[in-house]
Amino acid sequence: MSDSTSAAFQQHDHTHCIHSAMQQAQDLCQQRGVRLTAIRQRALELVWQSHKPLGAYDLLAQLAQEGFNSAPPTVYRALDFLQHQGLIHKLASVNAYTGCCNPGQPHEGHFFLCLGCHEALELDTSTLQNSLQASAEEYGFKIAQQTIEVTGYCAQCQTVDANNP
Amino acid sequence: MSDSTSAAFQQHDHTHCIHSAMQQAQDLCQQRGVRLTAIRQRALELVWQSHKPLGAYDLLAQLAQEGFNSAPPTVYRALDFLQHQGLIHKLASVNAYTGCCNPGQPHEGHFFLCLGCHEALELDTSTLQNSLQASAEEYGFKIAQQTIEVTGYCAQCQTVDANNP
DNA sequence: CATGTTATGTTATATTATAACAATTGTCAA
DNA sequence: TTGACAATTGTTATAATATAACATAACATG
Repeated sequence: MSDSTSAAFQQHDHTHCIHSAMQQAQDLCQQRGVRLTAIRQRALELVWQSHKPLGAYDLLAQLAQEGFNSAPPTVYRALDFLQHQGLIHKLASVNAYTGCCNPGQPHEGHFFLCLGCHEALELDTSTLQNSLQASAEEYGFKIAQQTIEVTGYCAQCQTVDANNP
Repeated sequence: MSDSTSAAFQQHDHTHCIHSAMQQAQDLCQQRGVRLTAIRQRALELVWQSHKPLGAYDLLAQLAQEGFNSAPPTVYRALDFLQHQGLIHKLASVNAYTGCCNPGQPHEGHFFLCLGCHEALELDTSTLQNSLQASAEEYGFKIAQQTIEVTGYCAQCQTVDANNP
């Protein structure tokens, strides 16, 4: 797993996350023969600004500030493209988007979402995957897509909350 | 687990699901000293019409047909109440609501959602719960709420799809 | 029955997302 | 290099989901 995955809830050099994500995105798009156009690239960078999931209209506002065309369809198209390429995940429970930490190998996003700092931690939990798969087989269910979003409080925010009750 | 839980993807007497759900709802509300008013009761019945999650505005339309006041706030208030009482779950990935199969004991909803018949199967998977809990502890994360919605195809729809490709 | 609380009614609006069609840009073979 | 097709972006409008804010009504209880 990439460094950025385990970093979300911790102090870390986030410029490294961004740089690494953009580099991977460029490589993957080139390999696949798809175009990481200016607006798609900038959208991805903005989603990667932090580990806090970004809403479509927040993204729109930021793109607008930078002079990009930013009507809703523009933004949703960029987000769709990035999702299809596995570069970002949509978090349905909060209607927001977050950078994928491991776009190289296709996978489903499993997340812890902190209610304090609003950061998203992408898990890489084969045990969770296995549990789900076992349940699916029990029911003869064929899994297509997974939405696994668990809210709560990260270690840091539990401490903060204890101090500011 | 109640009968209705395992029944979702199977032929079953659905009137039994509905009747059982309404009875439990009445009992629980009485125990808790909260009021299952006419509109809340009818909203719950309508959500329980089938195992297909129901959208807020679909519910609104049905309530309107029956002469209930049905401006959006009315419907969302009823849904909020039912959620707080654990009588229904919201499925964030499809913006719809489904009856809870086991409202007696508070729990998080874990669902398989069939892309063919659109039914929702509520799981009762302690193994999944345990996997999540283990991950959470690893990161020092304190779980508050879970959104676990896995789409795919139920056994029946896999067969149907094979016949109608 | 007066009073506070809970629930509902009502109007307006916020937030999230897509449809439909036009214009532009990129690609690649002839 | 140009013409034609495909992919991308622009533009306008609107759909779908959800909440804010305040008024009225129903209920519970001293």
